[in-house]
Amino acid sequence: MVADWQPVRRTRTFEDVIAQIERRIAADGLKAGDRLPAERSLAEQLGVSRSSVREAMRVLETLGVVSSQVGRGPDAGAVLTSRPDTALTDLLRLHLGLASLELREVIDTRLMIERGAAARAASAGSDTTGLATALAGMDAARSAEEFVEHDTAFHCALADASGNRLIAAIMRSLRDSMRRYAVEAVTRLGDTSVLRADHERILAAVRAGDPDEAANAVAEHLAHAYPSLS
Amino acid sequence: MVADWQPVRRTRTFEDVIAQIERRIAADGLKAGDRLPAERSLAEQLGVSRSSVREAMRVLETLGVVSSQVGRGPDAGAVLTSRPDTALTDLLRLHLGLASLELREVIDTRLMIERGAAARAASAGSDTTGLATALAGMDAARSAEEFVEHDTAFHCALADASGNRLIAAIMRSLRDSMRRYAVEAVTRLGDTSVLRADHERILAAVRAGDPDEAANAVAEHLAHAYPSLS
DNA sequence: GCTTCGATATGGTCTGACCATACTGTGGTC
DNA sequence: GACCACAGTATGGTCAGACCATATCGAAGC
Repeated sequence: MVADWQPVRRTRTFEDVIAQIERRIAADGLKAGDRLPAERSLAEQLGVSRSSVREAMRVLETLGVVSSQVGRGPDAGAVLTSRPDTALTDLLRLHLGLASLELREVIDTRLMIERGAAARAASAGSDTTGLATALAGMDAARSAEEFVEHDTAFHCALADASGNRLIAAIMRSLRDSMRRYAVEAVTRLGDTSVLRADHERILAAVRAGDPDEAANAVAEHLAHAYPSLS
Repeated sequence: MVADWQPVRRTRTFEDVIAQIERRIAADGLKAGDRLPAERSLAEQLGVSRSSVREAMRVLETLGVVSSQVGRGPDAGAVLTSRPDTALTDLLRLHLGLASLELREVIDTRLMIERGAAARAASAGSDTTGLATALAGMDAARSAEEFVEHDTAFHCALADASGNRLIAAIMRSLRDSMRRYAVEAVTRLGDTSVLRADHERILAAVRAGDPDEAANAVAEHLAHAYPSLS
């Protein structure tokens, strides 16, 4: 007989609380904006201490699912939200700091995501005013930081234009977590005219509804911006 | 005069604790496997309560950066880890449940990631034994669940073969969070011979070192597996 | 040398208290 | 009636202190 014993899965109280909240969200069809019971009330209903409820809340907050507001009123308490991008940003930032991810990997991932996003945006014929606005911002920028700010806006707008919210969230997170390196890259490059031409080309391809050209334009743009990684 | 007032940034104690731990990780060059001080000790050193330290730990644990072990000894306490994939999985699962993301978006994202991963794997000439093993597992599968299990292994092995850990983590999370739907899709499809041929084609392309063919094979495979989403 | 069992350090949980915050409702004032 | 000042109150945020379960360590005993 004998057989491979499975280790006893110790489930901690707060994990149980999370699971119940999660089940409740699914069962009641709760949506972003809806309120969860107050911590004290939830603790009493679940028969656990408030500490455990609070730890569960911290986890859900970290995952970008709830947001806690102090005070009283309709907006106070734990409110369901939908911020996958902030959660992703924290995740990437920490793992970059821990060196469990390298910048090369992040940029490479971004390339894959953004090629697809550009292609989708082009074939969907999305609105391009956000892209144009960001482009103008880059022209007016007077420092590398400012330039990167609008550059980020450009690429996020491109992701938004893909119509895929997960893509958009991932793009925001990737950009946020590599902001510091982007400023370095722009500073090292000095002349931003090449990047400007790239952006123009991407915008034109999206406007023209040409997915392949859009994807290629993005790929070449990233190769220009981070030449050391090719 | 006046200008745009910034809202007062209420920083909660546990957020401060996180920031300090994060800074300490970077400053001391801590790596996965290293231990953090015990909760009580950390609370005393930082001049905060243990509850605040614990909430910080919950956040870091959620982000896949630390792992807590009870007991005593060298492995007990909070140990730095590197599990971005479990964190990503939780994130996606919750947001899918909250309907802030749709399945279509997840699959579309997966397509973009996996095309790139396949291309990288092909041009890197990576080891393909994992892919072959998973393929054999699919052939031996006697249920849709079992099939999907090995199918997941195949696609995760492909992502691993790309050599990009972020890609691999994202692929694992995407697959895990859509496991349920994958089983449905296979069941609906009935005949898996088409999928088998697709997998063979992907494997062959990777072995041949043909990035474009690998990417195309992946794209067509996903179109076969989820025809309703094309 | 080996086993046994207490000491101990660790995270996990609970209780109860207090604070800061922000809305709610009441009462007074004009 | 409209407005304002203020006490009331529900909320999350924080703390202190206790107890439990677990896993190792170490000394005592064989």
